[in-house]
Amino acid sequence: MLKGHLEPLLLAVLAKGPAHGYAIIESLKAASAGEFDLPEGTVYPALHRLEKADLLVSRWVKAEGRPRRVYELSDRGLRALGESRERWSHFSRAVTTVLGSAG
Amino acid sequence: MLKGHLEPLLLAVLAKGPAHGYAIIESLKAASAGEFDLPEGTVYPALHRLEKADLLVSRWVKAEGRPRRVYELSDRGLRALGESRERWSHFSRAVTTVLGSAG
DNA sequence: TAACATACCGAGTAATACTAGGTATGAGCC
DNA sequence: GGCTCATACCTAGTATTACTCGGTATGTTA
Repeated sequence: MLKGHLEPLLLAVLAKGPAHGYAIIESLKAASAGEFDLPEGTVYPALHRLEKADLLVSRWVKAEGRPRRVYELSDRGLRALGESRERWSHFSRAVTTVLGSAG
Repeated sequence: MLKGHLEPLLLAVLAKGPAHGYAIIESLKAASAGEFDLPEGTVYPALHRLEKADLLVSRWVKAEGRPRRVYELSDRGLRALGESRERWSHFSRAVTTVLGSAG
């Protein structure tokens, strides 16, 4: 469960360049060493949400047979990614501190 | 939003010793340098869930006027905390890697 | 021709943090 | 005496959101 962290991850993948949904899934899986192998039913609705929020823009591309919907970061999306990185940094540091390990 | 991470944090606080709900809130706030200042409506139901799952046990204590419900880690709770630390370690490493920062 | 990887989508479900409200005691102040 | 505040507990309802499940379609390969 990635509750609350899925969308930043998608933005981060798209920061490396435009991609379509299926490729994003593969890319995220590779970038996380297999940790995040997300079902399509998770990713596609999330992309739609992000586009509705103007963090992504999409266009249909007809290449090699099947039509693909290619997503790209908007300016707002890039800014949102920066803020997400900030928030993640604070959040993860805090969780790590509280969880500790020496008990 | 702590979605999915609240319960490990509560277990971690209680790993330092038994405490009642209100004190747990204060303790978590202090341990996280103010990052996690949770409303009671978040913490009390979570404690109830954890007790129902046998990760905590509670007893009522009548001290200094108002009755308090003091929670303590069970053996299962201690084990669950260990597993949560493992999972957090993997998860946070993966998120950090994907988010990167060099874009 | 069957299976599989690729590629998209939506409806419904489940988990869960949070909002908003309620109850009650004791201390300090005017 | 009455007011506010911190302490201390609780529940019902809401909103978010990741996920499950099912559906559609194409090109390749066995």
